Amino acid sequence: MEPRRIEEACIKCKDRCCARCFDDGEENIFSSLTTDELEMLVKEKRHVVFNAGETILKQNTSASHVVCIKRGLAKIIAEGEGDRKLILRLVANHAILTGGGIFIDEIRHFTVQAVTQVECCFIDSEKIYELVSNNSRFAFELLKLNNQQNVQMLNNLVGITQKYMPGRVSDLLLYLKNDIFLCNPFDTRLSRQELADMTGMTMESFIRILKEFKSSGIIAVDGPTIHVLDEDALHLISRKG
Amino acid sequence: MEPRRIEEACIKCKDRCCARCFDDGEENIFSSLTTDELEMLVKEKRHVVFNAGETILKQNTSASHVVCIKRGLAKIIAEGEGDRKLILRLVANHAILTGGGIFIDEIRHFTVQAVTQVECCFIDSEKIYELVSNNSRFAFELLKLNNQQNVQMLNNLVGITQKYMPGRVSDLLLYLKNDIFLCNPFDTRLSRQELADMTGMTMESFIRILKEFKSSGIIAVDGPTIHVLDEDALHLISRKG
DNA sequence: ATAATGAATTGATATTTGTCAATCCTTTTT
DNA sequence: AAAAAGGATTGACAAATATCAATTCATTAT
Repeated sequence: MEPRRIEEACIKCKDRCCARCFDDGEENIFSSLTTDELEMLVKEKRHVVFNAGETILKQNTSASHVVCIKRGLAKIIAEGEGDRKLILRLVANHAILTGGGIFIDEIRHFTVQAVTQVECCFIDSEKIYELVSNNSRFAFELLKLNNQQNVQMLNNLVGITQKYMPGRVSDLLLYLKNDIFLCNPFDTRLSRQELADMTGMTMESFIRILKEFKSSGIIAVDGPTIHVLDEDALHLISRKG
Repeated sequence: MEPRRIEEACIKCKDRCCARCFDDGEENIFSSLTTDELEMLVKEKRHVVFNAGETILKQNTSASHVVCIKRGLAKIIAEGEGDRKLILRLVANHAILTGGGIFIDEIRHFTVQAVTQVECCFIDSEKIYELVSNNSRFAFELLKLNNQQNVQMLNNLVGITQKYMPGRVSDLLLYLKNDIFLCNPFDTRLSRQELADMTGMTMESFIRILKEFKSSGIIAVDGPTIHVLDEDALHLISRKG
């Protein structure tokens, strides 16, 4: 396999180098690219900054780009009929927003919105197709990524379908702590409504469950900051339903 | 591109020829394979027949094979805690059961069970990896397949989360009519319990909705056979809620 | 500092959905 | 034909969840 450190290829942005974004120790699907391929991506991509609240990708628009999150937090929203919405998951550093129609109908099937300021790169889908054609390792990585999302969504589906509200809130808290923020008192930066939208319940119901957890000593809450005090209890509640 | 009719490669089964299964006019991901590659698959695969009710793949077992449905109807089940289960979708002729952990943890994330007698082929995952490595068109097709499943599951998730029971039953009926059986009075071959499990509701609730639809003249029901009389009404109910 | 805005919380109530038990069919077995 | 078995249906009721309105709280604007 070819070497793939390409600091020198980075012409567009000096400080926060794209090559480093694609290649900063974190394993991601771009690890499978050759120097030339990475260079091609770096040259072609567009680097964009979104402020909190801005829409990065909009459901039902045409999906001509793959977006790579470099810094910040964003939420993936499935918009339903009326103003109903479901937040599917959060994405942070190094997330790659593919899936959702890229390879089939070229239509976005979800909206992506910045929670904090988000720095990201837009890559033309054509480039991705090209890489899939030329680099089987990349294709493999992409398949892996797709599969992961698939499995996550499946678990989500099962959870939301089969669990009562306390179980769903437990799952959400565990997800936030262990998959997204990776630290214990964590600042969600999300409103109660948004948190509720991740569990498929109303804000009021969500708040009530949170209150119960609080008075049971399972968590401590201070505004958008949540401190998990008894993770085992959450696991237990998650399992029970 | 190479020609890909390979009747002569078919040594294992004379009558229902595997090559024909992979290459009988229906477009599927194997259309992208070369003659040699198809031959390789045909040689290596195992051909198995399951009777109605038998488990084809079991959730949480190791996922070392991709299964290709040749004939019959099967259901994909996500098993939750306790004896809760959700039927994700049905699969019929020419369906390819990939996804669900093949490329990531090598674990099945769902169970597949035969509804009618099912004739299918087991293909070693290694062979699939090999094809992905060597044939970018195949990789592309596989990505497409994965994406489709992803989008379908997303729609499912949104529907089950955001719609009331009548909307979900409408969606199910439309799915059965237009995506699975492709004819109008259709015989589901599924019990009420199984139909309910596709909508994430209890059997009793499902029956009640079905009864309402029947008395509204939207459908006619005779045991497992359902006749959609007013598809527009179903679409309307699906949208409303 | 005060008013105004919007989110968070709480309470009362309505709606949706599930549970449990009884009964009705239909099919199979005897 | 009678009995038994199991799925389908119905009804009464309970539990889960949503809705609506009121109130509190924190933050921004005046």
